[in-house]
Amino acid sequence: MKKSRQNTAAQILDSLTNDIIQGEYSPRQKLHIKTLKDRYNVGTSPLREALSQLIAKDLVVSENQRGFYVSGISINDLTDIYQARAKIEGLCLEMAIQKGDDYWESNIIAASHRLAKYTKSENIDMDEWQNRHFSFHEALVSGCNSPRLFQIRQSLYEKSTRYRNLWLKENVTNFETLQVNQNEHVALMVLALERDTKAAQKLIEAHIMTPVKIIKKSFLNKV
Amino acid sequence: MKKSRQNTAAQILDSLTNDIIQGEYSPRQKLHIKTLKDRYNVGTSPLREALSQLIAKDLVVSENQRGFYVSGISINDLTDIYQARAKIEGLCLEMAIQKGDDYWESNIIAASHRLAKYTKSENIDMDEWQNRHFSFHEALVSGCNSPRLFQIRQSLYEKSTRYRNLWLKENVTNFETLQVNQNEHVALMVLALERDTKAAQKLIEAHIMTPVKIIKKSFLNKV
DNA sequence: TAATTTAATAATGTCGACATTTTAAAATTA
DNA sequence: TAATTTTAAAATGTCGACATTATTAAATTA
Repeated sequence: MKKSRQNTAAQILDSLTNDIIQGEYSPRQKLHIKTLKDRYNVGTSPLREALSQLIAKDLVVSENQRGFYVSGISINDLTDIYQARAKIEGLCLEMAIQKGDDYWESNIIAASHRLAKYTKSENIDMDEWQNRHFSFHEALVSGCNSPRLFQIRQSLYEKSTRYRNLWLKENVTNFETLQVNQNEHVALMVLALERDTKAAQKLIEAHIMTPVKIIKKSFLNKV
Repeated sequence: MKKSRQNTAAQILDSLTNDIIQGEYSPRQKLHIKTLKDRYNVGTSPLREALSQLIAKDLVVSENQRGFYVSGISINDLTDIYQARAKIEGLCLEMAIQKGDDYWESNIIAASHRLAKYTKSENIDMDEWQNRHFSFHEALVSGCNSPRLFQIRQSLYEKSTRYRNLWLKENVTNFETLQVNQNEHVALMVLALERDTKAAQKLIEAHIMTPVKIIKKSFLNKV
């Protein structure tokens, strides 16, 4: 068996991160050391090191002598995360528009085409759609050229993805939503290519906040 | 001896974070497990858990089987961090101006007064000055009401503080710089109280970028 | 019975030991 | 001597064990 170049802690970190974001664990769920050791086939040390990193990433919380828990969720936190993400995405887009060259433009056009084609297709696999959707937005902000902002963007994206998987799965799947969404994508592309920074920023912020409106409406209906 | 409410890993994390930010360790310096165990009087597990969190915070890097190192520094990274920080601070300030009430206003005035008085005083202790400086900027953005943006702000502030301690210590101490700085502080207060969001944002971004200009100039002179 | 105390069970956090790998030094070869 | 190989030393990452603390269940008391 070829030895992995990653150590056990790094591997387990990947698995745990994914499982939390995918919603395998419930918010506030207790993460028993013993159970996790069995599930991932690892010892105490690497497991606790991975959990330590998840604490720094705010996906896990811990209390002394009371162990580890998956981070809780709330409407306020959802709103805050999406709001922050919208603003950061706006910043990245602003910088990208300023610095974008011909390749940046063509990548946007290409990604937009792939997304548009798939959105119009018959049987939509949501995972594939998410891939193309993700790629399109990445194309928009690529060339923003700020590693730190990109890292922040990524970190907020992870957290919002967790909320999506926990709360929005059924809500964003319906055809109508997808269509409104798609109109915005085309508009975003046009504004980016026209280098209309202000308008593009405004739209991307609204675009990102869309799921928040949906989920809040859905919560109100339940009460 | 009363037992601390924090576990060993959390304590050691505080110490290590501080020591790295304060510049006790050099960039790219090897962090030997054995040495750290002796220095902080702890065992392997909590130490490695603390280091794991520092990895997630980008203050430490690690390579499998080659241990831990303090993160490196570069002009590009310095610029990126300060740039990102400037933008984030601008966002926080924008939100604070939108939501700020009478207490927010009065806190700014109070913090501004304390900073102005101390800046004009005879023997300036830089630590005390940093405290008052920090408080003033915090007063400006307090009430921004976004925990996530604040957290990002804090994280970037930490990293920029490390650069300041490593590179800028002597540069920002001189009287002239402090004076220019102080004019901007007054201007920031006025713009905030006038609720001139755009102008305040523009100024805070320039204000935060000041040290970058200084350090870049100083580097050019050396070559 | 309800509330409190005590006992038993389970889980956490820390330590030292050990196998594996890297690094440094010594020995060999060309 | 310079380059390569071999040997020795040091350091890392992982494991299981153990003391301490929290949690649950049983027993006691009012």
